Amino acid sequence: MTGDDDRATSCDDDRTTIHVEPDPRLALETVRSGIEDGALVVVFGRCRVEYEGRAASELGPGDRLVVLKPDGTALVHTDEGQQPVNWQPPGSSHEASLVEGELRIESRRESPTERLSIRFETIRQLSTFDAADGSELALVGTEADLRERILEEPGLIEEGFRPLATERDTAAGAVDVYGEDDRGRTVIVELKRRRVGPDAAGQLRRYVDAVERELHADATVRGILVAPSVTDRAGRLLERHGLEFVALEPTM
Amino acid sequence: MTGDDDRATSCDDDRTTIHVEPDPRLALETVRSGIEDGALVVVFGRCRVEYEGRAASELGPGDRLVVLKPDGTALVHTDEGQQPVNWQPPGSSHEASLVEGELRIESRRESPTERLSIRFETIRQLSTFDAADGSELALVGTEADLRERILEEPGLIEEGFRPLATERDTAAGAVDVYGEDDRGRTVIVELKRRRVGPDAAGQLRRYVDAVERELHADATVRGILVAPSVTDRAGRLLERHGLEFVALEPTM
DNA sequence: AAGTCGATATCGCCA
DNA sequence: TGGCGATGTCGACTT
Repeated sequence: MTGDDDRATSCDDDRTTIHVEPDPRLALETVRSGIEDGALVVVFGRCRVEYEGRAASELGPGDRLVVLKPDGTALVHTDEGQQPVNWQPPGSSHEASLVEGELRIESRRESPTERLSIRFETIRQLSTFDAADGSELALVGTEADLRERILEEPGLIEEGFRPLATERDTAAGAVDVYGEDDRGRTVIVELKRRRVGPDAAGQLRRYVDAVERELHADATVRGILVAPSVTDRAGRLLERHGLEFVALEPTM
Repeated sequence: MTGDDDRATSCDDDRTTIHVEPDPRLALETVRSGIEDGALVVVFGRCRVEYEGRAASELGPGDRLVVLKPDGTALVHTDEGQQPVNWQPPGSSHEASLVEGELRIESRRESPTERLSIRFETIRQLSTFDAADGSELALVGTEADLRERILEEPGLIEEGFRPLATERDTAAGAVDVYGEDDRGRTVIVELKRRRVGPDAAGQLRRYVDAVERELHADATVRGILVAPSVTDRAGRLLERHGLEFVALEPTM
């Protein structure tokens, strides 16, 4: 059973189950057991998919990879694209059944009510895995890293800038970095880890407006957008509203 | 070879290859062939992952499902979450190699330069699939559907509303629906398929500002946000800037 | 290639 | 649970 041309159809041990072209009855049993046991269930085959919930969709027949996770996630992947063509978020409940002799996998959740239904014409392969992942992702180069960089070296914003608070609350939301310049004027800093468009300029504008209303009307509030770069349109928006830009990247 | 307790280790036909706990050399050969042939490659095993590009990340050992797509997509899925813990977008180039006797899969792309490296301590299963998907997703309930609904029945916005253009260009971007009310005043409509926050109010505000500057200064420009509902803060933002809200949902 | 914005966005944090 | 904003957002469309 080790040759390249073998026609293996089944394998089952403590941690892994595999079936090649299983009949629907065996597939049903295996998927049900996998869901029950908290396994990662992976099915590849020709299927149709329906979704109804926040929106509604229909997907005709095609070969797809379906993944059911023990946390209630369901993914339907085609041979293209990073995003699944259909999915169900974590917290959903998966259920398998036979409909007209075909395997159907349904995943539901409430609030909002959503239903995903996958029906297999053919099953080329079905696997279940007992998966254990003890490691956490360590990511650098985020907006939080940019903030730390500025707090450690406030002069990167400008000579004499003094940070007073992070996530300072305003009527418009929490300001990334709140401080004052060398002349005692209030400074609102909005951080972006990458090149920004008009939305970020609008966000900074809302914060500055809110703080200006909050302080006495004659106070000068400066708004500084800190990002690697800005688009033309965002730059004009900043200029129009008296906001400033400082080019800076997150450390990595 | 059909019993549940069989110990199959290999299967290979025209459209599918499967190996259970393959040795690294066989795994290398299979992954390389799969990439070369434009197959969907699926690996489950204990691995470590490194990423460097727009940001940088490290992920320690754990059981994960790795998917390589023929369009250059790479996905690393843990047993939790809808999103992959690491990934590479479509257009990347996958490459397999042996490093210190272990299978390593690397995926790279340029512009921006990004590199994803996956190294397997153990491989529990390795499959390649010849996948064909002829169907397109048909989705309803999007913002485009909401726009169609309004164009067919403009009175949903208000009595006497007349749409004149969609995606009308302004200095601030394209307005969803541009029209006028029963008194001939310009109306800017911004559509959202779901409950909106401050960002959408800011977006509408930018469009109205731009059109007011574009038209003669004394022209009255109304801004209407159309969505199922608004948050408190967004509602206050609309009110403060003289913008209006109409509750409406996309059809499904 | 870059800009802009939608998305069944998802995710994490915090009230 | 809802609000809010970040994301290695992705993806589609336009310039």
